[in-house]
Amino acid sequence: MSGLQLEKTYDPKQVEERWYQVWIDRGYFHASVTHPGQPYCIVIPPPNVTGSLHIGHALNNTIQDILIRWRRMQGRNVLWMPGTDHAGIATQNVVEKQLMSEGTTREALGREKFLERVWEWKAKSGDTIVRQLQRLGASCDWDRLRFTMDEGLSTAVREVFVRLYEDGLIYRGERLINWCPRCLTALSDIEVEHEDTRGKMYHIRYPLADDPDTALIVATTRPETMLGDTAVAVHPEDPRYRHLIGKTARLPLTTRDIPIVGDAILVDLKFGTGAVKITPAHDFNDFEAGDRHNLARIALFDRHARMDGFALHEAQVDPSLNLAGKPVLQARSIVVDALRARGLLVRVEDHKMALGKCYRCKTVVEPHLSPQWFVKIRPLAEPAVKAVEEGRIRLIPEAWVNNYLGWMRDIKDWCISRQIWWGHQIPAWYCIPCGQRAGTLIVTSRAVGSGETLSSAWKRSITLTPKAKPIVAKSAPARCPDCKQSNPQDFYRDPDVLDTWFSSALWPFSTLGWPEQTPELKTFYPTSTLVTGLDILFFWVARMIMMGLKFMGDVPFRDVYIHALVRDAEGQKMSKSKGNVVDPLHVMEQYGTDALRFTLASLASPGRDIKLAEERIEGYRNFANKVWNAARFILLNLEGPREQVHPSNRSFPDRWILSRLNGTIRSVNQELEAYRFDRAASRLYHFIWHEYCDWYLELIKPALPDQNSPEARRTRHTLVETFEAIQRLLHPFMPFITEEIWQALPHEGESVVIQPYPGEQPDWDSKDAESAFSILEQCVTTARTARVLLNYPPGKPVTFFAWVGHERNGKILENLQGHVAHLGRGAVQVIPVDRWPSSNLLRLAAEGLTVGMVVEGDVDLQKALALIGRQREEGAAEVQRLEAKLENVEFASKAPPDVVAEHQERLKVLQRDQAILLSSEEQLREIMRQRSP
RNA sequence: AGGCGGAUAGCUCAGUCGGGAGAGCGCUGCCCUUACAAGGCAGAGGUCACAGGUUCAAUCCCUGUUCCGCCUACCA
Repeated sequence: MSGLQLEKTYDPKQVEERWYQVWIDRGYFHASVTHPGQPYCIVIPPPNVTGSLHIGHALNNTIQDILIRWRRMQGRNVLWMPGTDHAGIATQNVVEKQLMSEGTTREALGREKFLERVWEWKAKSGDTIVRQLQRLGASCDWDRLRFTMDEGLSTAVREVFVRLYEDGLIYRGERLINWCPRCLTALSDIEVEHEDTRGKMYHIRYPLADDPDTALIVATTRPETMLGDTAVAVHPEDPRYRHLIGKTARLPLTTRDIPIVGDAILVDLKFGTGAVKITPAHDFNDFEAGDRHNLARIALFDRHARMDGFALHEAQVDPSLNLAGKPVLQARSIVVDALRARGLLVRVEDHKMALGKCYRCKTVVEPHLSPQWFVKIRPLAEPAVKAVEEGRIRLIPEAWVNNYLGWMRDIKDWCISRQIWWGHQIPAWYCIPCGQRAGTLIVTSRAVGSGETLSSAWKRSITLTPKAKPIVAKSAPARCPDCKQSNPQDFYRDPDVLDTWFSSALWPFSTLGWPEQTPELKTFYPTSTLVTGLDILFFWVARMIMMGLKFMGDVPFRDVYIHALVRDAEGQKMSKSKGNVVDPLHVMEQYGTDALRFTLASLASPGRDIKLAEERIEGYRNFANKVWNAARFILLNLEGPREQVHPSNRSFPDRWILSRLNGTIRSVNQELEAYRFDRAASRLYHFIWHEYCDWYLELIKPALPDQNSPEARRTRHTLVETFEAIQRLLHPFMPFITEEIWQALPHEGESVVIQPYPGEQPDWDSKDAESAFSILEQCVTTARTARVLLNYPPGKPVTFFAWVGHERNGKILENLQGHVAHLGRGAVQVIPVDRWPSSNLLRLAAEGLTVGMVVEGDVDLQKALALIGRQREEGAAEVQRLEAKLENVEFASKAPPDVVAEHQERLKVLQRDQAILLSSEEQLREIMRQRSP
């Protein structure tokens, strides 16, 4: 390809779009159930349908794509199932914001019209995220793109709901739940984020009803809820208070007397004042305590978390306080002021506490009493605990297992109903006549504008009480099982929708066609790996495991790879408000997709959050460029015949690089098996840059100019063989540049995407070549170092000689002479000798810089050190010999004394490393004397 | 409050067999050597958080301490 030969720097833009389109057009990403390979399936964590790609998506999907491309190249039958999530609250909030800017609300629009608007918005922006994933190179099977609210998945949702209900695992009831007063919906426990806040602790006097001079002191952080107290608890064994149990206290600011009860669970003897107020409608612990003592629940707030006038009246609150309609914080200060004015506020102290906030809009959540739908979770959680305990599901890194098990064992029922409109509406209906008869369903009617048909001229407004009896079915019931009425108008569908995570929990099988028994389901379930962030381990992963086991009778996936959170360079969580968001699209634009992918892979070490610094991305952009230029070099030198030779006839550089490549292939495959993307990436980086480019390409340069020499023909063959393999090896990490280069290289097949991934080649390993290389490297590096340290001019010839401990090393060095001379720059003479002393050396050294060194290429350093450690105590004579052996590099120089003096400091450093630079012939002789046996 | 993880070069981090302290980026010096200055070569820089212990030998294993992060639960 001519672009390769012309451009000095790699330009990702023109490459990326072109190849992605080709891959799509040729259907490389499409999975087929008839493919002969062993199935390998990943289901994507579905991004919000109206969202856009953030850096966490980029990491998550890069990792998945690396696994998918790698397995595809290994010949597995690969399916990467893509899809998007309807993201109930999040999406509804976005559309509501749009409405607000138009000066209207969803209530004004009505449910049906509002949903139309959301669908419109989904149609408009729904493919943004898909396009962005494609830009990232994600090789999903886009033909199978699913959406959590498409028809098939909705069927699955209804099926699951009905079956769980029939099994008694879904129930409706009035419980205290977390309520977001802004989103106006219930939230599940894990949808509440806790944030440390500085608050106040108020100590309040509750006088006894029959003895106003005696009072219990209760402490609370939420004095406004005291108006809903229905008891005060003390510990039954508390000598201070136990005699008060059974008496009553006068609830301040009201005309109500409340009982004093004994409760050992709620009251901690060692904490606080010893008396605790019980407010069952506004606190989770108090709710349970209220059940234990059969206490009434007084809910003070409406759904906007404002004081409800009717409730205040019921609670017999002093009307002069004017609390009706006041929001929480205002109500609090009114109550506190009133208490203070009446001398009932004992003291106020600072107190730090964790405030619960809505994970979508960060509004402070309010415990709220309301009828909701729940999943009875324990029967589902038990098998899910077992699956992980028994290793049928592996969490990687393993450290999360305890976290998972701990959470699952202590799991609470899952509140699945949401009072929003966007989502899967709960498949439950109520028979209006039955409900009215039983008083569990309240109907109010009001006239609507004229001009409408008679039947719709009255708009019914229906309120469901906690006791309302649902008819749960996959579709609207034809007749009521109780009263047998069959008028569709008389069935009222539960207006709530399901928690978004309910449909996500079914994702691994619903996307494969369940409840139909599709071939896809048979082929790809259980899926192979799930790649996900830690933040949704409980939201999503745990629930998929429960639902998969329940409805498929098998785990939904074998491995769960849990990756870290991406933070900014300072380790701060990225957020729009902080302005520290790294936009992956911007990064791809500036540095190229491959650079971003490689960066993320390199930083993905387990158990540690990723701090993303822009310099890192730049570094890997440079890496892409390095690969690009290596390709240019190779293509420029490919003219002429290529010849494959028997392994034993390969040149030294060829044998060496094949051996190193083989080691890299082995380790990259191993690291990918172990989900160590960071180590696979760094191994590739090091091999390609510092072995292949820095040494191999330099080593072979002299062999190329004479186009028809056997040496050139063999070298060209190895050049293509190795570089082509490198493209395949690197492809899962950097799909675009590798395809562009691979296409330009001599190759068979139509795309690197579907080429086999490199595997080990036993006959490429060469221990000899590797140890010869270490001698070569030692010589060349020593020569270069000496030159730099002595400011020896770059062009001027260097003479150096080597003392080799073994004859074999001498031979090796002799064979490497040409390479050493070439890489040492300038005219270099290599004179291997196997005996000290030799006066010839000194004559050779008469001109210019002379570097001497001891070469011990075959000393197994680690072994030697181990030996020294073991024997030092015993004072073995061998130790000294070994220590001497370790001094494997030395310098000798005939540099003028003034030069040496000038560099005294540096020389000391050299000596520390067991290298000695000599300034005179006498010193050289001295060393020789010491060294000779 | 409990649980988990982390502390190694200026920065970001590897170091999975207990024996060599490493990489990238940044920094310094020399080099535009015909693939690449987004480059090449060389170099400086570390009490492996602290204190004990086990061992011939500890960044690594054990105990404790300090600091940081996360998760879960919150005591009114």
